[in-house]
Formats: sequence, C-alpha cells, structure tokens
Amino acid sequence: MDLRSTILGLLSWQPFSGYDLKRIISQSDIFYWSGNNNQIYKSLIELQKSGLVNYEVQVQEGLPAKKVYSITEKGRQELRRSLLSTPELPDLRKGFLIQLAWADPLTDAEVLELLEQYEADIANLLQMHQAQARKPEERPERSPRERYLWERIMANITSTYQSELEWVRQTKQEIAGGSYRQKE
Amino acid sequence: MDLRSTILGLLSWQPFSGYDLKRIISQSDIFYWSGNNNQIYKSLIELQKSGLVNYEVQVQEGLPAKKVYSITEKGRQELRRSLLSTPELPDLRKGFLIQLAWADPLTDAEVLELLEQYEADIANLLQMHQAQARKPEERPERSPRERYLWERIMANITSTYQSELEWVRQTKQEIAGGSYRQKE
DNA sequence: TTGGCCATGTAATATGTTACATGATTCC
DNA sequence: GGAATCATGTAACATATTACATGGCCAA
Repeated sequence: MDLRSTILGLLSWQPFSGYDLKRIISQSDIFYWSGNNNQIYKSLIELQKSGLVNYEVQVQEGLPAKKVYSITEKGRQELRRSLLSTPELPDLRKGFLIQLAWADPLTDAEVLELLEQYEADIANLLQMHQAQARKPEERPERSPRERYLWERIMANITSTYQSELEWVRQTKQEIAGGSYRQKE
Repeated sequence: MDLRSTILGLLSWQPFSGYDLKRIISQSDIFYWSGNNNQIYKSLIELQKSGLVNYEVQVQEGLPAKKVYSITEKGRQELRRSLLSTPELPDLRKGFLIQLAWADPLTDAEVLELLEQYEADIANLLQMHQAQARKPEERPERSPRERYLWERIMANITSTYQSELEWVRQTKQEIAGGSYRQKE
C-alpha cells in the first residue's frame, strides 16, 4: 500500500483535512508511515490533480482555515481497483533480529540487557495498541462486516506483538539459564 | 538497522564480495532489503572510505575479478557500538491490513478471495523460510550461543508467519460462515 | 541462441523523513 | 512567557528500488 491509496481509503470513510490525515496516520499502528509526514500534503495535491479527490476550504474563527478533502467517484473506482489487486505480502522489518544476529562479541549480560529492553519496548507497544483498540470511535463501522474486519485488524496487530513478547521471554530465560550450552 | 551496519555484521562473520552480500541479503528473511539492491556497492565504497572495511581484488580465470571485502578493527568497534545501541522496534508493514480496512464496498466473495490468496502467499513464505532454516551452512556458528541465537532468530520469523496464518484462517472461516452478522 | 550466473558499477526515479517557516490561540 | 494545538506548505536530505550498461562463460 502506498500513501496515496491509504489516503483514498481514509477519505472513502469520511472527509478529512490534511492535518486530520496526518494525525490519524501518525497515531495508527495499521497505517505505518512515520509521524510528521508532510508528504501527505504533496500526495493530496497529486490526488486532486488526478481528479481522485476534491476539497472545500472551511474558514474557522480563531483557527486557521482548512482544506477539507473528499473522495470523488473516480477516486472510489481507483480505490476499488487497488483493493482488489493481489494482496500485499507483509514487510517485516525487525532490526532487532539483525542486532542479535551479530551479537557474538557481546557478553551474556549485554545480550540479556538488550533482550530486557526489547521486552519492555514491545510490552509498551502492545499496551498502547490495546488502548487504541478500545476506542471504537476512531474507526469506521458502516456495516457489521466492516466492524468485524476492523476488530480482526486490531486482533492481528495484538497477536503479532504478543507472539513477539513470548518469543523474547523464552529467549531471555534460556540465555539467563545458560541452557543453550547443553544444546548439543 | 541500516544497510551499512548490516553489511558490517556480515563481514564480521567472514569476508564477502559485493555480489555475495547482495545474494545473501536478497535471499534472507532477516535482512529485509529488496533483491537487486545495488546500493550495496555504494555502501561498500562509503564503508571503505571511512576505514571500516578494506578489500582485496581476486582475479579468477573464466570469471570476472571480484573485490573481497573484510572488516577492519575500526569496523568491529563501530559494529559493536551499533549492537549495543538501544534495540530497534519492529517495523510491521502489513499492507494487506490496509486493504482489508477499506474493503467495505467489496462483496463477501471478493473479500474471501483476497483472504484465500493471502493465506496461500503466507503459507508459501513460511515454507520458503523453513527450507532456508534447514540450511545451517548459511549462517554463522562460531559459538554455542551464536548457534542458539540464530535458531531463535529463525524461530521468530517462523512464529510470526504461523500466527499470521492462524489469523487469516480464522478470519476466513468467520466470514465464510457469516458469523460476524450475529456478533451483536 | 537465449537465458542464467558471475561481477561491478552508474543513473534515474520514487519514497520517506526531518527540519524549517508562518501565525493565531489556548492552556499552564 | 513558553509550550501545545491547529493548519498548510517548502526544502533538504536519506534511503530504496528499478533500469541500464558491460562482458565472458556455460548449459538447454
């Protein structure tokens, strides 16, 4: 998924300003782009030039004016096409595994400290994700199926973090216990 | 982890040519850069200029000459520093979840087909990974702990794919059975 | 004779990230 | 007075991906 299709998806739910989109994307685990992603503004201009979205300026008192973007019929067609295209494979970038891969020169204590930090970080991510999952107002629910799909999406992320946690805990124990030494 | 540290890691195992590194990285699940990643050559030149690696030209008969790179003492220090830096958080980019997120306009049959394709693709990835995991000659084993760590790295990826498979199978069943309709 | 493997590299393009600029308002 | 929020955008930089160029060897 590229940013443009993701924006189209969000706008297929409801109209948003660039600022809204930026906030939603930066707070989300699903939409994996970094925070302060100002490319959003560029993408919106491109989408608008291609006629996939249009916007309306809303003047507010006391606050800066904003451009509220909506998806067009053409945009919906384009989105549909990208939804039906072959499913994307997950792209798992676990930098920590690369760190471990070359950890041979480190002492057991150093490796354990890394694992402990990693465990704490993942536990934290999981907590934040679950707090997010408890706010149903931040996701679409236009049909029972959509509601179900979003539950499954949240469950997917939860289970990914949980299996990561189990993995790191087991690894920690086995290193702390030195049990790898007997393993042949 | 960036490409440069990953290359340093590989060279801390044994000397390789750029072509070797490219092949290893493209075939690996751990080192997540894309295939035909020719930036490797640029990175090697940078690393060499910084004195972290050096190379030796090996002339071969019938085959083009190659530059075999080795890590320097300075390179090992730099690698050690990056290994001890705070663990990187996983970066999970599951484009398929974004596809599902906006699948409301699709029919149940269309969603099911996507899920089936995804299941087949993940099953395939898992198989390829396990075939890879069965080749112990393609990973370092300089100490019992290193051997253990690489087993755990492989196990991490396996379990990630397996939990993804379980997830998609459950989702498929619940959609096929229409059970989401009763869920409140 | 076509395609794949070996081997290194350049160039172009696409994408992602960070920093900067502006300016009013509100909360501490 | 300083920081955070709202709001849009540009510029610079970093990284990633794809295509292209070269050229000999080997196997189907």
